[in-house]
Amino acid sequence: MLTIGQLAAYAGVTVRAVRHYHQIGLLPEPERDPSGYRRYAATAAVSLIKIRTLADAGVPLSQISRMLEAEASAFAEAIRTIDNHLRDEIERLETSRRHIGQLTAGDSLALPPEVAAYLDRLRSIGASERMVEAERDGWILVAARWPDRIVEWMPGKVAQLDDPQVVRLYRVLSEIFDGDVEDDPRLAEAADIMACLAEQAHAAGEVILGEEADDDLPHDLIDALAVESDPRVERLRELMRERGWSGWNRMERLAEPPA
Amino acid sequence: MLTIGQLAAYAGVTVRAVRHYHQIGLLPEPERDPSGYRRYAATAAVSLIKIRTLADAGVPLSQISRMLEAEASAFAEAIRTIDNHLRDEIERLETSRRHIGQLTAGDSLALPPEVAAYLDRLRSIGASERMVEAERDGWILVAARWPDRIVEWMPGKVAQLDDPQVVRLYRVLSEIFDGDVEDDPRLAEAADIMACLAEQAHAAGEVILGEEADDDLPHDLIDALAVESDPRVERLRELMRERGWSGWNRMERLAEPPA
DNA sequence: CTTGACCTTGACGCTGCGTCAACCCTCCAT
DNA sequence: ATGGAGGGTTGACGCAGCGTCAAGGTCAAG
Repeated sequence: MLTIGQLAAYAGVTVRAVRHYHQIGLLPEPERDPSGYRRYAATAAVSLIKIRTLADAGVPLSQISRMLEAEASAFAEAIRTIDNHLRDEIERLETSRRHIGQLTAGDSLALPPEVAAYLDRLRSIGASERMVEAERDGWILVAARWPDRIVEWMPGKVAQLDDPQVVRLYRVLSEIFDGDVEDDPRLAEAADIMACLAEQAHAAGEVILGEEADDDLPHDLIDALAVESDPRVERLRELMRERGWSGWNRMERLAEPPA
Repeated sequence: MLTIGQLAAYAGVTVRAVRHYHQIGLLPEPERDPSGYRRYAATAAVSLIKIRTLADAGVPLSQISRMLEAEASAFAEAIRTIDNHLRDEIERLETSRRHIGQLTAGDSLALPPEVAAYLDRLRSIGASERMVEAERDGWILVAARWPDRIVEWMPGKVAQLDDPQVVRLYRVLSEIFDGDVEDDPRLAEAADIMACLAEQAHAAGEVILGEEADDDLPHDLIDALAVESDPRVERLRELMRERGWSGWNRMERLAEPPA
């Protein structure tokens, strides 16, 4: 006959845990000896260890009690579910490990090389330093949130720069934002190009839009970053609305052209 | 400028979590707009994602705030510590996975093959079915608690059965417990053999005793199991005490022989 | 003007115990 | 027999990290 302390030691748990399991009805209360002490048979150790094995696997105690009352087939099924959870959890921790590694790699200075290459490419087609910095800030945000998927996206972005229209757009925007003229006439040209690009994208990729709501977040994020208090940005949005498009990075056709 | 909901969505956390981080001072409160809404700059998303990355790695929030205030070197050091924790945690989950697998393999019927072989060996040297069952129950307990280490112990147990004295002991004990005589004279013979074995073990393995307190638990466990209300067991303990030994499975020499 | 989707603060709930407090039992050495 | 160490007993509060009402105020769209 075991005391609660011995039982706990054998099972490798604390006395408090055993009492807790009694309280919630997970482990049946044993007989008491004349002085009121709980007295356990050795089989209680097996039950207790079974409980701990499941609890260590991350199974909530409430579910453990249901499992112990279940039949063998249901129990085996539950075990399989738990095993899958464990597998997922291990995978989660492994990606988490990779992510914290990137965290130390220089706060936010060290962007993935793919992004750095993209920024270099931007510079080489004539984008201003200011423009490149703005892009970099945006990609830092994106890289922070989707460190794994960003690699998938860069090839597309780099490919876009083969389009002469896109190159022209970046140059015009660079000129606009490098000066300090608020109502630059080139804003209209930029808006024209953007509308044209939006038109093309709209015609080609209607299907692509239907992917996932998740995929829209990056664009919204860049949107929000861009609108950081510059009247020229506001003016550009206005010009786009005139041309029948709302949004900034991810355009949407407006219902009908404003009067 | 982002609302709290947008920020939360971008960072992949809940609104409640963001407010919680404000409450505990982990994330600085932003300016409010005229209506009292919190308004975030895009950089807040980076801070928030950094926090989540660490929190997902299992770092307590209180420690995260200290980390964010720390210098680069201390930060990098902390990251390394976290990485180690993650590695350990992954390993823990992997062993946990193995253990729950064993749980489903037939409750407690499927002992490790090494133990099954040992029990067969016991049977073949003439131990009674009842004796073998008692041993099996004991090893079920041990296997539940130390599923990995039990494999290390079995070879020693099997080797013991090569000792003719041990074989004799098992046979005598089998005879004693197979009948229902309470004061079997063969109890004395059993006690003699056990005392002799204890003497040998004491002489040979004094050093081994100094291993770890942890290693004593299995023996204590078997002890506790054995003393499950049989007067013959009590009698045997008494006879052993007379011969200067206490305990059952793991013997200790008493200070001086009782009068 | 309403409706629905946001935002605000405040407060309680949840898990799985750790950690007092205040007291009782048992055993061992003196 | 006596005292102290080292068990045991119940009861209660504390902790992290939010989830989840409650009871409102705000904003954009129809």
